[in-house]
Amino acid sequence: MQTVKPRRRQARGERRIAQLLDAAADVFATDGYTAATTNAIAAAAGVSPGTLYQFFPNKQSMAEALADQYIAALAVAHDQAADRRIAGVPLDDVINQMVDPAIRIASENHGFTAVFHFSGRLQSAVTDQVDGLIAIRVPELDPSRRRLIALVTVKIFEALLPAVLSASGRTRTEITGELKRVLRAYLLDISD
Amino acid sequence: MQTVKPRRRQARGERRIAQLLDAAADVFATDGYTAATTNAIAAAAGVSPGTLYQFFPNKQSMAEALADQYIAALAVAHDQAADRRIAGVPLDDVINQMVDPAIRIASENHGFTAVFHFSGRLQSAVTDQVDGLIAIRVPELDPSRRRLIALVTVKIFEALLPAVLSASGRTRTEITGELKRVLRAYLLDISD
Amino acid sequence: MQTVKPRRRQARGERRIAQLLDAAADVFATDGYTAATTNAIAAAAGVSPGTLYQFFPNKQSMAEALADQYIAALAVAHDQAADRRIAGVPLDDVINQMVDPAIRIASENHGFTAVFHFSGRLQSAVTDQVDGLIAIRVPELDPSRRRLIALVTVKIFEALLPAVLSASGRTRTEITGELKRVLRAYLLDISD
Amino acid sequence: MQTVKPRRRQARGERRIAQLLDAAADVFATDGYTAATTNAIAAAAGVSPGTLYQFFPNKQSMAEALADQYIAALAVAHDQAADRRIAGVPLDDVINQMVDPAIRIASENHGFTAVFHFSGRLQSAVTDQVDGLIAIRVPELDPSRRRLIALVTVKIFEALLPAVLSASGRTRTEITGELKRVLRAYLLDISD
DNA sequence: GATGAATGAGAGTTCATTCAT
DNA sequence: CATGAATGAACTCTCATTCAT
Repeated sequence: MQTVKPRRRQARGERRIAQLLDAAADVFATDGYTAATTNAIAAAAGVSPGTLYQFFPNKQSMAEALADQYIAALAVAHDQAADRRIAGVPLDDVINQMVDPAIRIASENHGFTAVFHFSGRLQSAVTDQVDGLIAIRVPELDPSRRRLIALVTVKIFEALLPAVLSASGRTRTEITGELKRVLRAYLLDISD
Repeated sequence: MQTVKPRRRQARGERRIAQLLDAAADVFATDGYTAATTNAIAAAAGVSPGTLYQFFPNKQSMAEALADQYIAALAVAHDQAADRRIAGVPLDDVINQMVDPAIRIASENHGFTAVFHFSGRLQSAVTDQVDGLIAIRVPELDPSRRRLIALVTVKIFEALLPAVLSASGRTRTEITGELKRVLRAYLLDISD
Repeated sequence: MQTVKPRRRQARGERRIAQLLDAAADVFATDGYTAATTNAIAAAAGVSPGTLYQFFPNKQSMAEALADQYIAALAVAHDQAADRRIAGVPLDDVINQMVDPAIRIASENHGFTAVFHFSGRLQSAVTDQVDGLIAIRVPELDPSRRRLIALVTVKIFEALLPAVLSASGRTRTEITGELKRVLRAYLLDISD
Repeated sequence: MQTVKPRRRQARGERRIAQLLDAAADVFATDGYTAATTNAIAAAAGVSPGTLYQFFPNKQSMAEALADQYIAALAVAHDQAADRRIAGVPLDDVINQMVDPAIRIASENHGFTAVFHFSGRLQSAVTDQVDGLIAIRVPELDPSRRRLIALVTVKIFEALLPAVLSASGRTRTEITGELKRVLRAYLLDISD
């Protein structure tokens, strides 16, 4: 009985948090992280600035919360493709299974690009995934070299993502294709 | 000869402009373009804010002036390697002749990375150079596809440049090597 | 009754607005509209610049808010004299009933003169009142000519008001008398 | 022989002064006295700010120099009409001979209106002229009352001048007519 | 929890005026 | 005389954050 109230409170709080993060993602996407203002985010969420600070201690923390959301979404996608992550799968398939969900998640979450630039956590998470995949495919690779390759791979993805997202239709397909071509060429080169 | 007198006046101004641009490059490098403030630039140059505005109408114009400097420096480097830009040269040499001077110029000019992100002019200039080189090596390529490839190449360079510059010694060599590997693999892939 | 709570929040804000407008009127009166600075107004109101901008987007909007106050005060005075605004009243009485309240309001509101110069709204409101009065007294007058006469009347008032306000005692009475003399002579001239 | 050089210098200096005052009048007319900047005036005159300050110690002094020009021009016009300034002349003629040249001079000198507001000297000079005329026509008038009437007359002129100048063709004639009507009615009233 | 008022340092920019050349 | 570089205080306006209610 007494647990009902707390639950409601938590529920309301979580709704608020979701609402604020959605607003933050929109504003980050529109103005960029730096130019985004907490007042604008609060306004976009339809609450007062004070309310925002009841849930987030500062702007940075909102970006990090979004980063966590994106990390979780990527993990889900990654796990769904887990069964094909074994050694024998063609590289093209692996790339598709990494790039396509990532692009989809970035498309569906307006703030993704903006947050990616500022969240070391998100970058690390993605890099870890890539690193793991390379480890499976090229087990003999030196771990530190592998890390470097993973980093480079992620940087390339980060660099081309905005172009992909701002395009649509045929153009988007083209640019996505180019991104995959780069990655395949690079990663094939390593395996040799 | 008669121009000496008028020039003396400009000389001070031109020294100031150089001084201000140096300061701007430093501040851009340290704080990033967005966070850089005109007051900080003026202070770094040892002049008052008003002096800055006698030569530059705003921050953006300073970035563009730096971009022009970098474009000029790149053009010089490019021209010096002109004799080897002919068709038969190995791809590795071409990449070396593009990447090494670019990294050198970026090393010598602190503001390069920061300006690169915000100056369409600088990005276009580099893209044009790359586009031209591809045209020589793979003349049968469709021009619009060639432009896309050039753009991707430049984005990759842009994405990895900060990592190169923030490293030194062996690590820098390693990362530079990785950058070249990516480009070689990608560009070889096209020629097929 | 239920509106009490929400109002309490606005109450502070509305007090601040009144306080800021009072301060603005003082500063406008002292320095003139153009020379008045928002920082000076904020300081005069005992608040920080940021607070001012929470309620007014700029200096102009403060002048307009004051203009609205003055328009309202003039309307009240005008309405109180409404019963004597009928056709048969002597011109002298009409002039007294226009000029005296206007001077009183201008005396009681330090910013009046300064705002009058810059607020088309305030000028229009006063001109409309005068226009209406002339319409009652000289109905056969062409409306566009009537408007012109009203405009001239208001400009004369505006031109002599500062002299009236900066005087006091006997001198003020004298200058006020001169203002009324001008208007009476001019408006009598028209009726002919 | 030695006087040639100084003369040349003076001549050049006076040309500069005229050039600067013309520029100042233009800028005052366009932007108003307060908003006018000395840099803008110097630029409009085609000289450097330093040169401006070689001839005028500050902005105010330029307004005063212009005021002197206008006073001189008004004096010439006044003197030309001197023969009709005697007692018997109809009031309408006197008003015409005051108003018409003043409007002509204001038309021909863009800065007139702007300077009029800020130059006590110019206002006094005009007031003196009017005062003198009234003295001739109504010699029995108490001097201090006469001064007041002259002041009021000049304020009315000042108040309606911008409307006259910003109009043209028929409209200008109309407004000018209204100005004269006001003055005639007022001044006739006094003579009674 | 929620509100919105309040802060105040600091951003970009301007300008009358001075001074070295 | 002329130049134009230099000044620096002052201006308008912003925003992350705090706090009374």
